[in-house]
Amino acid sequence: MPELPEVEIVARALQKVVAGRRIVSAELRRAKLAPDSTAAGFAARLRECRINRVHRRGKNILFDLDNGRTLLTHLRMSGRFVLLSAADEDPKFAHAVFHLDRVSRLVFEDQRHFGLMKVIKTTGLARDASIAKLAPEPFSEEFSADYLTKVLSGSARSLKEFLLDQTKVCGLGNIYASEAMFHAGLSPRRRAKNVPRKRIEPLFEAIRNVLNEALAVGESKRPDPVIIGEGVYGNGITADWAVYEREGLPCAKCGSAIRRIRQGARSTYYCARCQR
DNA sequence: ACCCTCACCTGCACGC
DNA sequence: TGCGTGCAGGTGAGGG
Repeated sequence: MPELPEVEIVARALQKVVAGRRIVSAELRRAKLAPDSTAAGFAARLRECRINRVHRRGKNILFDLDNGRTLLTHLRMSGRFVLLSAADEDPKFAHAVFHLDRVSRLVFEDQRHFGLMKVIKTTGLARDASIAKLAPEPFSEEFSADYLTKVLSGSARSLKEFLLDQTKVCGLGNIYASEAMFHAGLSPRRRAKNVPRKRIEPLFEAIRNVLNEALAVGESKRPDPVIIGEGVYGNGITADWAVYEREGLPCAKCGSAIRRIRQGARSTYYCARCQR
């Protein structure tokens, strides 16, 4: 379920709690979680190593290990990491288990089975298919109004679908795409290439603002995020959205009813009066 | 190169 | 109570 802010919060929590610790052994319990590995290969490449650092690229969470490899993970819709003590039972959908030093284990659970993992060489990380094609990070210098102008101009898709394309803009998902368009006053139905030049700067600002605000909310809710037995969460940033899941409710700016439409088989929420 | 639809799963809220 | 339907914060594969 997570978008960039949620993934960032999880990566920060994991960095705090598992960076520096050893993976004694790893179990791949659902083969399709890591389709490029066998269970034996997964275990072999992750046993007896130290986690140097946990970080994020797009919506991927990366565990850099001291054996020259990186564990690349994606939570997709329902993936979560949970840190458990020896006495805790595994959750129902425990698809990978990392036994750490100091008697605890990090469990990847995923009700919907969409999550993905793979183990790659750290030196090849930037060239890995799932990383290489991602758009620049939204808070990097490379991501700018000029960059947005360039990529918008090449796309005939709706602005909403464009914003969900991680190769154009990375980090937005279904919630923050709707929210950003609302704050920019842009209609989700407008073609990306038809966003007027003057309105690109406000869109750029809105993208950064919605992500920043969600990050701030996430951080404030989880100041000391990880307690053994209580878990490391993947979701739970619930803010007061301006439009998301507000179909039929009044727009905060003009009072007219928020609409829900389907775009690319997903819901988009918007104010038809404020967003043109 | 782009664009569209479908597929991958379980579970929950809803209406009959 | 059960059963069908639609929906859920993501993305890749495979078609045109």
